This record gives sequence, structure tokens and C-alpha cells, in this order.
Amino acid sequence: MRKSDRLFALLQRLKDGRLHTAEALAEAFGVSVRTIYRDMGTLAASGVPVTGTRGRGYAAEASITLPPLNLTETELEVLHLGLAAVGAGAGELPELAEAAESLSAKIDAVLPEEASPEPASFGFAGAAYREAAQGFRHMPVFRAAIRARQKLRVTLKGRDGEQEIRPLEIDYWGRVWTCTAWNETRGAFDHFRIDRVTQLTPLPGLFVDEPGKRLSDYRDRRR
Amino acid sequence: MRKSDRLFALLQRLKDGRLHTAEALAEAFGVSVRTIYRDMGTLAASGVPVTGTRGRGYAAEASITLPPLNLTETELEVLHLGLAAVGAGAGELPELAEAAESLSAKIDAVLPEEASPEPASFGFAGAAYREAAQGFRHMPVFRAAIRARQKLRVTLKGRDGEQEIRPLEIDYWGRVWTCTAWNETRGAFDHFRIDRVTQLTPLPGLFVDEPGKRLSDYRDRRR
DNA sequence: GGGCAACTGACAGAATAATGTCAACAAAGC
DNA sequence: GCTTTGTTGACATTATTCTGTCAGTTGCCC
Repeated sequence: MRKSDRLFALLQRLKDGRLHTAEALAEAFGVSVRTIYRDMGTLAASGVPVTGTRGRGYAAEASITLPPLNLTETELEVLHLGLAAVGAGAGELPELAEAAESLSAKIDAVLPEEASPEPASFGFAGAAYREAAQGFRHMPVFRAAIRARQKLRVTLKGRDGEQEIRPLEIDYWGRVWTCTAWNETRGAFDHFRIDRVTQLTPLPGLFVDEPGKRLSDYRDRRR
Repeated sequence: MRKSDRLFALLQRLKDGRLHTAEALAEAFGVSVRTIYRDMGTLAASGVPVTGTRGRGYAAEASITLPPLNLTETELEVLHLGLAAVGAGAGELPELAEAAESLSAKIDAVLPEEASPEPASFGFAGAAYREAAQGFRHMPVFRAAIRARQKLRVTLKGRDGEQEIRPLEIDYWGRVWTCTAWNETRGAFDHFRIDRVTQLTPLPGLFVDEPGKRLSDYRDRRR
């Protein structure tokens, strides 16, 4: 077993939330106790949040390790840009802004000085903003409509005609937001990407829960 | 000299845009040609964009290497979120969206499956959007004002009173946007963070270039 | 075609890293 | 105070990687 593999497996085991003594780990991986201590040092030096308590054992918080990445300058710029977008302004969920801030700090910390961002042209920043705002354009409407139980009329890219929907939920899938809705036009549940919405009109009337058209019915159906 | 140091120095040298033969590099670093070829293989395997042309030599595109990073789940979420913000929607500068897309792909490629994003709650996505939009709130106004040469009245967090300014340029400093302007109230050039703007009113009149109040004057002054 | 220099494989010796052993010390809990 | 277990250092041994040498192939450019 190579050292890197052992470190990985070690981390997996540590993340189970329980305490592990170095002796137990050493036996499990077939190495000496001293090696385990050295491995813990290696992990800690790599920034993994492992904690050892004398007399108790080791534990680690869940964390995700990103291997070395090679980025173009534009990609780094986009990375900063995106974190700025999320981190700017403290709101109801400050943990997001905090996470963006700490991630930015992590990236800045490991970057050599010459890679630190230089001011780019206005056109760049301006376009960056527009890009960023584009995909979110309709989010507030959806958000408000779900709260208020307001029907919407939407036109979707790649789908003919207009749809009249009861928006039920918004999901975040890592890079894409989707909306789960009851589609009045089709008489069925529907699911689409919000950034594919080309036209959006809130309709005047409010809807009331009806059996078979609620979010809970959608969930039941999927079991 | 350790191998890792040599690889780093090698990359530095390759990034100067000129062609380098393996023989020249070998002599420069005091190793054999075979070692240089092996190093190139290592770099290429690490994702560094090095290109070797038979009969010519080596060259590399400028690139930034990010060492391994350990992220919390929230930080990863924020990372995806930020890239989504930038990448959503293709506009005038598709290279940004492309960079966001390729960076997302790179991250997805190196992430184990279990770390792939799961749908989060609506509240999360909604708040994320609001956070993201917050810092950009005033950007369109500034952008339009610079284009149209329109004066603005701004109130800045941490500064008393209102300022009347001629916006000249927006700069992007990695995580923060700043505006360079001629401050009419103070009669001097000014520089402030756009996310510190609390109130913003476009003024009706347009301004014309005047000697001493132009961007070029500001730049000359800084030399 | 001919020159050039990037590529690739094999293998032995050199350099480096990893590990085990031994030892001493330090906190935390009882 | 005693036990437990983490923490650190030193050193010899072992395992692994790195490197040079040699030998040959491939593709680009003139």
C-alpha cells in the first residue's frame, strides 16, 4: 500500500465522527504507530482539520480535498469573480459569505504574489457582472412566487409554447438551479432549469393547495 | 536541487513565451536531457499546458498552479455557486462563461462522486442569490454612467456626506470592484469600493472632458 | 531526403523518502 | 498520582523514486 493511498483511507476512516487511537489505526493499516503519527502530521500540514486529543484519540471534521489544479488566468479571474459574487454583502445567511471569504483567503494564501489579481479593464469587469447577473435574472420572481403561491407563465428555451405553472420548489444542483412545479398547461408535474427561462410573467391569481398538485404529492410519486 | 523545485523553475522559464530545447534546459539546470523529457512528462501529467514540437523545442502557456486545498462542504458549495453565477448565460464576453465552465469541469473531474453537489434547500439557493446580487447592485448604474459620462451622487459607508462624482473607470481587483472618479465635491480624484456605496443617484446633467479631470490626468499624476 | 530535436523504453546506480525502533515528554481523565 | 494516548526527536534500515546512459523511433521544417 502506498503512502498516499493510506493517507486517503486514513482520512476516510477518521471522518466517521468517532475517536480512533493511533494504535488501532496502526493495526488496521499494518504499519507502526510512529508512522500513524507521522501521517497525522502530514495530513495536518496539508490543511486537513484533524484533531488529536491526548489520552483519547483522533478525529477529523468532514472536508473535501481538492488535488492540485492548473488554471488559466481567466479561470482564476472567474474564480475570484464568483467568490466575490457570493461573498459580497452579508445577509440572512452569513455562513455563505463567510465560506466565500475563507475560501478566497485560502486561495490567496497559496498563490504566489505575481498571480495576485491585477486590476482588469472596465469592459472585463462590466461584462463579468452582466454574465453573473444573467442566470439569476428570474430568481427573485420565482422565489416570491413560491412564497406567495402565485402562478407563473413561462417560456422555456427548447420547448414550444408557453407553460402556465404553479411553482413549488427551487433546487440547487451545484451549478444549476431548477424549479419543480405543477404544470397547468400539461396537467402534470414539471421540472426545468431556471436559466432556460426566456420569458416570465407572474399571473394575477393565487393558487391554493389541491390534492395531487402539491410538492408532497410530487415527492410521494417519486418513491 | 529537488525535483519539485526544478519543475517549478522549469515552468517559470517555459512561460516566457519563447521556445526552449531540452538540451538548453538540461544544461541550465545541470541535469541530463533525459531528465528534462521526464520532467515534461510529469508537468503534462499534472495538467500543465506544455507543448513540445519535434525539431523546435518546448513552450508553455501561462498558467497558475493551485496546490491541494482542503475545503469544507460549504466552501465547495460556495465555489459551485460562484461559478454558476459567472457562468450562467452567455453574453458579450463568452470567454468568461467558458472559463467558468471549464473550471467547473476541472473541479468536477477531480472530485470523488460522493462530493458531487446534492440539491440544497430552497432557502439556501434563494439566499445565495440574494448574497450574490448584493455586491453587484450598483454595477449597472456605474457602467452606464461611465459610458454616458453621467455624474453621480453617492453616499459611501464610513464617509460622511454625499459625494458628487464623475465616474471614470471601474477596476476589478480580484474580489472587489473599485471606481476611479473625479470627485466634484472635493475637487480631487477619488477611488472607492463599489460595494461600499450605500446610496446612489444618477444626476441629470452630462459632463464633458476637462483638462485635469480626465482619467488620463489621473494616470499621469500617479507616475 | 536530411537535419534537428522531441519522444520512448530499459536498466543500473544514486539519491531521497518512508518506516520501524527506541526513548522521552505532555496533556487529559480517573 | 496513575493510566492512557498523543507528540516529538534521533537514527538505522528499507523501499521507492530519480537520474544518467544508451539505444532507438517519430515528426516537423528546410
